Amino acid sequence: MPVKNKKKVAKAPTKKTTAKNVKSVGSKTKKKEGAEKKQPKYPSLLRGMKDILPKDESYWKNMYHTAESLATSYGFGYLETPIVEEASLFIRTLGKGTDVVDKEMYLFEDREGKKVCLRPEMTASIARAYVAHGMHVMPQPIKVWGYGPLFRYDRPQAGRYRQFHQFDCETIGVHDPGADAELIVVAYNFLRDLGLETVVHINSIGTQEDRSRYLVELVAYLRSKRSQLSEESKLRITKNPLRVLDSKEEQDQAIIEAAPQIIDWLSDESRNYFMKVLEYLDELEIPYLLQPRLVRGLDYYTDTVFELYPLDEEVRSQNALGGGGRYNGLIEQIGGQPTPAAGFALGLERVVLELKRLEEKKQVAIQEAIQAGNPPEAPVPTPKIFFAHLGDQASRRALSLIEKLRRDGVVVLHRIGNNSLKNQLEFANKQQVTHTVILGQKELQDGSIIIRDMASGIQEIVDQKKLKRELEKILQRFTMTEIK
RNA sequence: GUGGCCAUGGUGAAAUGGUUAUCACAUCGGUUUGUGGUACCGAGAGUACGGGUUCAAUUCCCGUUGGCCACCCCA
Repeated sequence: MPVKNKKKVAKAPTKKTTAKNVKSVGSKTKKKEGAEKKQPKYPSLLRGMKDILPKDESYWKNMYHTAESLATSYGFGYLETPIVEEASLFIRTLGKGTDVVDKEMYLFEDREGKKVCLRPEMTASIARAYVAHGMHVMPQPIKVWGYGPLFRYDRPQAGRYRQFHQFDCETIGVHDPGADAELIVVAYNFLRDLGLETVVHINSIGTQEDRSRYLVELVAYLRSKRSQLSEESKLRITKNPLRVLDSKEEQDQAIIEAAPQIIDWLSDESRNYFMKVLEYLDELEIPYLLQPRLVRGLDYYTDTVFELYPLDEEVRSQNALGGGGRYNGLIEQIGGQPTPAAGFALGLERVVLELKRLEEKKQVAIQEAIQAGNPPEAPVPTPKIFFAHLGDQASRRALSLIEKLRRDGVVVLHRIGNNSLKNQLEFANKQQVTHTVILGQKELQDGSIIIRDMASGIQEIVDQKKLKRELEKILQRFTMTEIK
């Protein structure tokens, strides 16, 4: 109420001024004294940030549950690291030249002047935890999973936010193709369980030594073709030659095709290792695509690298649902024993995007089917019970009945406040309730209660004591038909 | 970091350099007493922010903020 009044008061004077004076004095002065500075209607969201609303609840819950049960069933333990870390952790591990470090970190000083940052990824934190807690003395490998928000101060775009979430798995302490394959399987199964068909793009970038030998060769090759390359690619020859292979420029394609491939420069060991990873994937029937030009943007990768893409989508760099690889040097780099490790991370916002795209496609298909005259069977509605109550006494009694039902695992909705029956039924209807329980004065007196089937409008009067059993029957009947 | 497009009630749209900014959906209330979906009536709610041009700006220009998209890079 007071809010309304304030607004009216604020509006009134402006009206008067417009009516009386002919705005000749100059509206600027009028504006300044009249309206007391307009503020934005509400504080806006920080750029690249996003609220996750109840309408998307099921996506996020499903993802978490899928991640949890999958990780658990593969023997990964939950590890949660802090969101704020010492900045140097990431600067050292991700590499100074990388964009993530150079321009995308949420970097600030804490109250004591310590340089800290919001984690831009999980792997380094998990590696830090591995070293800090002396996990190398535990039976190897250590398999852990993480889940939560990451921060990158990047320009927002489709499927890209400044705060985003990842599901992450790491296997630390074993150098074996089986570990790489298992990680890929978990990532793949996560997406499959959520209903997404994907392909794994995979490559091996060998050891640091393999790569430096290859780079010499690649740069020499690119230099020889320099004049034919796009401007962007010319720059990258010195900045990040591997990235030239990723160029989307038309004119670069032929040159890229003919460029030396890293696969040919791998040491025997790395090559054999990679072959074994692929053999595992064949055995497990994971669809994969050899991508000789796949390189990843973080410095710490060695040997296996992979990314997961939706099967039916045109491949673009930003619609990778996730990726990962082996990082044999990372643990040592942050001060641990030399320890082999591998992991992956999946971008959950991108997964949601993809799921929504799929959902939309399904809706279109349904619409088309209806147009064509063969509408699909209406889905069985999920049972949902609403409890309507009238009058103070009945409301009090209703509350305790509802409480009891909830304790017994029977979920019922109701509307808080003193509402008319009409009002409550309307509300129930909007919530797509299948049955409504009604308790008023009359029922209160004779110990009965009404159960209304919302679809048919048929009402049944039952004994209050039998309410729970009746409701359970309803819930069961529905689940039965669903199974059928 | 670079570039393009954009900003009107909660949502989706419309309109105009000049009295009261239109519509739909949604929300809330009503069409008497204890029965929803339909219908009818009504209410609340808006030109993102700041500046400039102009007699007059929601409309034109600039800046800020934010959104969408691409590049870069990544999830």
